[in-house]
Amino acid sequence: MATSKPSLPKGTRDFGPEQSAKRSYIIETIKNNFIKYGFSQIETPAMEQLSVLTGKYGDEGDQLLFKIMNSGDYLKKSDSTDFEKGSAHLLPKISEKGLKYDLTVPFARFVVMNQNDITFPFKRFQIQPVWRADRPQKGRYREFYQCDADIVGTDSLVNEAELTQLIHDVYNDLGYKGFVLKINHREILMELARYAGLAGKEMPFCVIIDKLDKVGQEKVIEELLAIGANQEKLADVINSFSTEGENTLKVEMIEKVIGSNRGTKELTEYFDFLQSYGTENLQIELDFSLARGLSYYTGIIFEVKATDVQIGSITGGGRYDNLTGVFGLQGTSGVGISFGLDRIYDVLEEKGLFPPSLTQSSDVLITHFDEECMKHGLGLLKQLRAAGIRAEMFPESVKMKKQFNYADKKEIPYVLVIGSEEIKRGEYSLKNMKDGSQEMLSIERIIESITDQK
RNA sequence: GUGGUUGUAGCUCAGUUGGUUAGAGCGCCUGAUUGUGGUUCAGGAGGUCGUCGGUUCGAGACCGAUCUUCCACCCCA
Repeated sequence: MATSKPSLPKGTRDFGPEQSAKRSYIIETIKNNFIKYGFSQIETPAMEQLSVLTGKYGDEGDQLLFKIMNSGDYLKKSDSTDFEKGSAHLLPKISEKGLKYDLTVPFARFVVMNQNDITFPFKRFQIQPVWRADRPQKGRYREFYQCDADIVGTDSLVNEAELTQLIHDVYNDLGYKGFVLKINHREILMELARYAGLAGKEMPFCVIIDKLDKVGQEKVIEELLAIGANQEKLADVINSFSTEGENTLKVEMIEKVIGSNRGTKELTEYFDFLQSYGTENLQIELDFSLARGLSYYTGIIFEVKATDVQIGSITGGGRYDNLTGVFGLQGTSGVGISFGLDRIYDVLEEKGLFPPSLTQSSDVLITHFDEECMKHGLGLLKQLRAAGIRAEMFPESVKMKKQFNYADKKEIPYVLVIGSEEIKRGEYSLKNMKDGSQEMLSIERIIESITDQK
């Protein structure tokens, strides 16, 4: 077989020991909080039936799905006429599976398939990779991890309040403060669209509105007029976006424009729950222009944006009233959030917020001069590990310099040296790699010494 | 998916209008130091110039395709 330069598929990455340790740190932080709030972990396959995935994320989303070709002779279900009719006709004949695009839709499938075993309300969390055939950029990968927590089987807005608190706990634990948590209600967007004379065009309205902070007011107004918005009414809508002040006041303001509705009622109730938490330090910004893309959201929606790093949204979520409906289970409402592990990593890295020395290394390295000393070392390894000390031995009797160099590179704080003299005395040289000091100690004293320093 | 951008040693990068044998710093290896790393000194290894094709007497440089990187759309974690 001809040799070739190895390479990775576009938008995928390897993670070395240091990166993996940092990723684990974020995952553990999020996971601990999920557990603290009463969520239970589940996992679903990397691949789903294409029929489960397609049509759930809009036309754009379908385009971004990674399809898996059928196994074996993948052309056997198709003929040349399928090929001539184009890719849309050919696709279902050669591909029946796809890589999952997010964790919410597979979760909805899970709920429907396991509805008889699940006790509602069901609180689950899930930390797994997802795949999107997007053009990669900074903070945008084709394979990335989502950390989701959802509650299904309850309409209570207490859940929204809980998730809000959870978001703050996670970022507090990670030591990141440069974020803003924005919220809105899908129903308010719908009402605003109708008010502006865009009944039936609510979704295009959302897409345009969502770009407000990016392209500016004038461009948004221009685009909305182009799809048929009423100029005067639109001015009221745009003005409502720039309302300043307390979130509860903003709700009152918007009610003056579009009247009381499900959105304003729910937001009022939600803010009331937050108040009852007794914590006043939550930074939440009600932003009527926040739209969020995923088409299945119907109630309150969340988005966490990094303000001091150019990376966009690092956490998103919201309520979906009827997600399981498409799989035949009606009337099951859910609300959830999704933390973007890879983007959070990029933020913590850029802001220098990772704790020092996350990489796991041994506490002590055993070095030796020859085969006999090495064998002797195996017994010591066992004793060290039994005492809870992370210990490893250099596996070859090479020059001391090389063995010490290894300890230095791996930042192992202690080196234990075994020579014939040491074996005779039953004491070993223990060198502290940080200050360079060294003394002869029995294995018991060595264990004490290292344990004290840990 | 549309438009642009990037690729030279393990890493960060030089490389003149196309012209002999493609360089530097850091890292790596060896020795000074045959029982000791991180400092110092001396020496050494390492490159199909992303890949394939084309133009040319001659290509790292020019042209085309392709892969990859980053960016703007689109969309999103």
